[in-house]
Formats: sequence, structure tokens, C-alpha cells
Amino acid sequence: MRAKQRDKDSDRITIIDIGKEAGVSYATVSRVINNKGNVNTDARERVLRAMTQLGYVANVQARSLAGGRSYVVGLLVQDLGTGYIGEIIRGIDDELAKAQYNLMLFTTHRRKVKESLFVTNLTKGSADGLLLVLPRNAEAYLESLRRRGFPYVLIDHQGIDELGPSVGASNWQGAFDATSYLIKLGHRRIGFITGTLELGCSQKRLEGYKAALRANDLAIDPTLIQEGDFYQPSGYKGAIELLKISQRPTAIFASNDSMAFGVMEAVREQGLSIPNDVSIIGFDDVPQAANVHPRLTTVRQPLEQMGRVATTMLLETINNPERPPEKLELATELIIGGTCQAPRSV
Amino acid sequence: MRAKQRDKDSDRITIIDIGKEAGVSYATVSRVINNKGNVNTDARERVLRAMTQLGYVANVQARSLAGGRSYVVGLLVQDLGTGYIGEIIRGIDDELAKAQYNLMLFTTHRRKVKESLFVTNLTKGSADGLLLVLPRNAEAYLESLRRRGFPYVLIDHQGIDELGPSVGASNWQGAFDATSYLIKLGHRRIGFITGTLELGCSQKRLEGYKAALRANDLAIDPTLIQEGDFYQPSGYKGAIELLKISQRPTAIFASNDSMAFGVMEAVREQGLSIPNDVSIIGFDDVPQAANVHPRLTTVRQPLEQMGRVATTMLLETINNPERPPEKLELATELIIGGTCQAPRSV
DNA sequence: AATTCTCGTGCAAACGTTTGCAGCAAATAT
DNA sequence: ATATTTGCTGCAAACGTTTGCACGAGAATT
Repeated sequence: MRAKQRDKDSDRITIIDIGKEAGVSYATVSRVINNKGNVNTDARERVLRAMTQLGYVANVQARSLAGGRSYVVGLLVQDLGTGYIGEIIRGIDDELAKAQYNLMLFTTHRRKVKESLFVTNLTKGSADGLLLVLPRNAEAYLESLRRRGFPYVLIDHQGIDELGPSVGASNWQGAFDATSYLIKLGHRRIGFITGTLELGCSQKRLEGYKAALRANDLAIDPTLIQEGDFYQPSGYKGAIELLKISQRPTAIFASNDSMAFGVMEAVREQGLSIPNDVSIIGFDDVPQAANVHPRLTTVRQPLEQMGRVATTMLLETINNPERPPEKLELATELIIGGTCQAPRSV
Repeated sequence: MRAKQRDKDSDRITIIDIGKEAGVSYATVSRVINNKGNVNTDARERVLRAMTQLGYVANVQARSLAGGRSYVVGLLVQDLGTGYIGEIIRGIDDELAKAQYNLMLFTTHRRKVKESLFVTNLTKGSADGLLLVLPRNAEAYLESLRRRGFPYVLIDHQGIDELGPSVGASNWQGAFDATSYLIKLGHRRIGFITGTLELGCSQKRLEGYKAALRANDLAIDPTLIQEGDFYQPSGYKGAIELLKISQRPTAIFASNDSMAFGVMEAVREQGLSIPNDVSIIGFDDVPQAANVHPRLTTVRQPLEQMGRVATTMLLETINNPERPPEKLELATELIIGGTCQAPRSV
């Protein structure tokens, strides 16, 4: 007996229908669809024709229940507010579409409990793999994923020694380059606003900044370093503090673009001009960075590319579970906009 | 024979295991889970205990295959770049989590073909319902959804006469209020930057603006109306044009916040001060509107609330398909920030 | 000419649920 | 005391796939 009365005209076509139409068994249809086993060229063609003719759409539930794929990957992010995630998702999305995969989105809103909960649910059947952007509670479940051989890829998660596959960007080098650029322009007092320091990428950026100063025999002045949290208000606040200093910095390097926008606000509000009075540099190159005036000078993280590469890696792992985990660090690039110039006083 | 060798320690617990543990048949377990039919209180308790003890997680595929729910709703959006969508998703997400539902995300990147494709795929089994944010190609599939009785809710889609359920905001009233506010402050020449005019909400906002002018016996000057597309650069460009006018407007009303940010940029770049020289007002009240300085005066759309309400409506329709479609228009609210004041010359 | 191999195909089991139906015991009505 | 209802439970079918196994026919080997 049917468990549920199917809507009259939800014209569900199954492989059985296709089989009948093509004059083969449904098993053969399945073989054609999955390119498994040998199928007579003639029969294969009849099947394919029947499929397009009847408008066959596979039932994902049945498929994955029977041991096939669910053709879903889960994506775990903190929130969607900033352009940062949007760019990454663009890459993921695009790459998934190519492989006919679907995306299940989970936003944790930075609540750690949610994170673990999602992961267990997802990995028990709903998804074929998992993408984790900047996870905060990774230790809680990564071990279990690894043990069970469940495919996953970390995005932008430098930090805790990690055995699994991951994709990131050259945070240290990017910060080093940006700082070096400011020094080369003639800046000597360069303010720095950090990101959330519990994240690996924030640490790396701070280290890159310091390393560049040292490489140029400049002192590291702690009063020039403000702690931020990657959100715009903390950039604003940090800049206000930095501009209060008697011998105020001639340049400010914010650990991401959102905070750099906050810095721009603060500088202008103080009646100072960008870049005449203060040079500003950001990190990420989110789309909005190209929309402000003057265009923000920033360290481009290939965000879309990161999403893309991570997805490719994940899909490859799904297709070949034996694939050894790979750790990729994509290169950042200094994008010269209009927010930096040589300091006046030089 | 097993179709697929299950990973050794992917300790999958089924209702059969629960049944054994609790000393009842698996059918009874199912009844407990779904709260269907009568189950002895004692047995029910044993089952529940066994479930928590063994850590049961339902297999969604099997469940929906057997005619139950998939506990997934699909969400169709254009892109994730702006805070606008992020806010809506926050509401959706939250409401879904409460009902133990999952979110499948589809970004169309404004390509209409993708839109229809997603919809057919989703509705053939993967999802229990569909949320559509600002769809562009709705005519192509809405009719079919309605006919098949597939639950869906439109978000922020005013426009084409629509029989189905939808949630929007009072675009006309919001624009009317904002314009009236500027007029009350003493502004007589008020620039307006439209959104994408093919969208219903853009039309309504434009009409609201015009209506407010008329209500105050002010002429509608077409040179004061610039066409935009909801993205920041178009706000910048529109403002540049408006500021060129010999008798330039003393206030500019942008049809959304992104464009208002562009306007702020343009105004400052021209060496003008906000709000001394030019008052600015936006629409949406995205989080960033509170982060710029001075805080943007804007018309708040209850975005999160819209997502929340739409989700509630969708879930109700899923639970009770007979539920008559409802059309909701949530009230907007004028948020007074620091970007408006009385014009100097008055 | 008899044997083995390969290729193509169909049968049927399995995946983990939901739910109609039947059965049985206890409670109620006659 | 018998008949009927009611409450609870189990059985088994169905959902739409994937895939191991078996079988038959022709090709290749001996």
C-alpha cells in the first residue's frame, strides 16, 4: 500500500518508466545513469532518449538511501553579513553547480553548540561532504569525521595543527607585503588593527606586520597596535584611538576591509583627508572595497578562488576517499587603490 | 545484499535497534517519533529512553522516501553580497532551526534559467517547501507550483498580481514617510535614486516619493530622479549627477542603503558635508547603516522579521496544505540617524 | 567440437522509513 | 454471558534507487 497519496499530477517518472519506454530493465537504466557496468550502445541510446523524452529527474532520497550519493554538501559558516562569506560562497556555489551538487547552508551565528549539532546531523546521511569556513569549535568533531572517513575541507582555518585538508591564503605574506609597501612609501609610524586574535589568520597578519617592521629596522610600538574583531565598528574605534596619539600614525593597516571602512569613516570624521593625511590599507578585497572612493588599497584574498578550490578538493575526496589530504595556501596580492600615498612630512 | 559497505564505525542506529532496545516493534518506534496513533505511555517512555541512550538520528532520506517529510526547505536568492539578504536569512534560519528544519540554498546570480531549473529539481522530492526572495522569473514556475499544491512563500515580491502567499514591506508608505520627513525639515529640492525598476518594490518606493511631493504641493522634477540598480556604484553615480545640477538638491533619498553609501561617498568627495550641505536618507536599514558615521537615516525594513514571518507561513502551509494563502505587508519605520538636517538656506 | 571467457542483461535484495490493515486483549455495552 | 467497541501493537508493503549474482549468448580458446 502506498504510504502517501501522491499528488495526482506530480508526474513522477521513475527508472521503471524509463525502462519500459526503452525496452530494458530498470537495472540497466540505473547502469546507464551511473555509467557503471557494460551497457550495449544501442540500449544506452534508447535509455537516454527515453530519459529526455519523459523528463526524468532522479529521486535523490532513494538514490542516497540505496547507497549512492546524496549530491549535497554541507556548508558551515558563522554569518552572512559581510561580503567576505558571500565571495567564498560564490566560488563554492559555482563549482558545485558544475558537478550537479546542491548546497545545504548552516549558519552558526558563532554559537559553538550549534556547530557540533549540525555536523553530526549532516554527516549522518544528509550530505556527502562538508565545507567548514572559519570553524570555531572544530576540535569537537574533526577527530570523529576523520575517523569515520567523512570528507571535509577547512576554509581559511590556519591554526591548530591540522591533519585534514584545508585551503587558506598567505596571511603572513600579505600583511608583510602591505606593511612593506607603506614603509617604501615613506611611512614610519604605521598603525595596525588586528582581527579576532583567537583565529589563526589574525595572528598571521599581525606577525606579518611586525616582521615587515623588523625587516626595515623600525621599532614595534605597542601603542600603534589596536585590537579589533573584524567588524566595522571596531575599525572605527581603533582608528579613533590611533588618531588620538600625539605623534599620530601616518598610515593605518586594518586586518580586514570591513574594519578599513570603519577607519575611513573615522579619519574623515576627524576632518582629515584620505590619503593626504592618513594612508589606509585593508585586507580581503571584498567587492565593496572597489566601490568606495577612493578605491581601497588592500591585500586581495582570492576568496572566490578559495571557495572554488576547496570545493574541488572536497569533490575529489568524495570521489576518491583514498586521496591524501592536501593543504593549500593561495597567494594574496596587493591591490593598489587610492587610499595610500607618501606621508606629507617626508 | 548490502548495496554499499557501511563504514565500520559509522554507528548508524535505526528504529529497529531502538525497537529491540525498548522491546517493541519498529513500527511503534515510528509512531512515537511522529506522534501518530496511540502508544502506551509506558512503551513510549521506553522508546524515548532508548532513543536518547543510543543516540538515534533519523535518516532523512528514508523518511522522505517513505512519504514523510524531508525537513528541508529550499531558499532561492540572487546573491549574498549585500547585507540585505543576510538579514533575511538570519530570520529564516532561526525560525527553521526551531522547527528542526534545514536550509538548502540556491543562488541564481540573477540568471533566470538557473531559477527554473532549481525549482523543478527541488520540488521533485528534495524539499518540503520553497522560499523565494525577489524572484525574477517567477511566472515560469509559480503556476506549476500552485497547481501541484507545492508550498511556497514569496519574499519582498510585490508586483505581478499574485495568488500565492507572500511577505513584503510597506514600500510605498516607507518612501512616503521618508520624503515627508525631508520636506518637514524644510527641503524643497529632493533628489531620488531608484532601484531596479523591473522590481515591484522599486516602483512602490518611487511612487511613495512622488506622492509625498504632491501631497506638499511640490513639483515633481524629473531631473531630480536618477535611475539606480540597488548597488553602491549606481548610488555614487546618481549622486554625482544630482550634485552637478545648477540648483542642486539639498537632500538625496536613495532607494536602498547600499546606494545611500554610494551617495555619502560622492557627497564627501565633492568636499561637501553630511548633513550640513546635503541630507541623505536610505532604505532597508542594513546593519552597516548603523556603522557609518554619522549613522544613516533610513527606512527600516524589518528584514529579519520578514524572513521569520515568511518561514512561519511556509511551515504552517506545509503542516496544513489547505491553509489559504496569505499576503502580508509588514510596516516600515523611519530610523532617524545623523545624515539629515534642515537645509542651510532656509 | 567442446570448453572457457566475456559481455550484456535481468532478478531481487537492501537502504530506513511511514502507514494501512489485521489481530488481540481489555473494556464497555447489550 | 455474549457481542461490540476501543486501545495498542505488529506485520508487511511501499517509496525509488544501487548493485551483487546468475544466466544466456556469442566469441575466443583449446
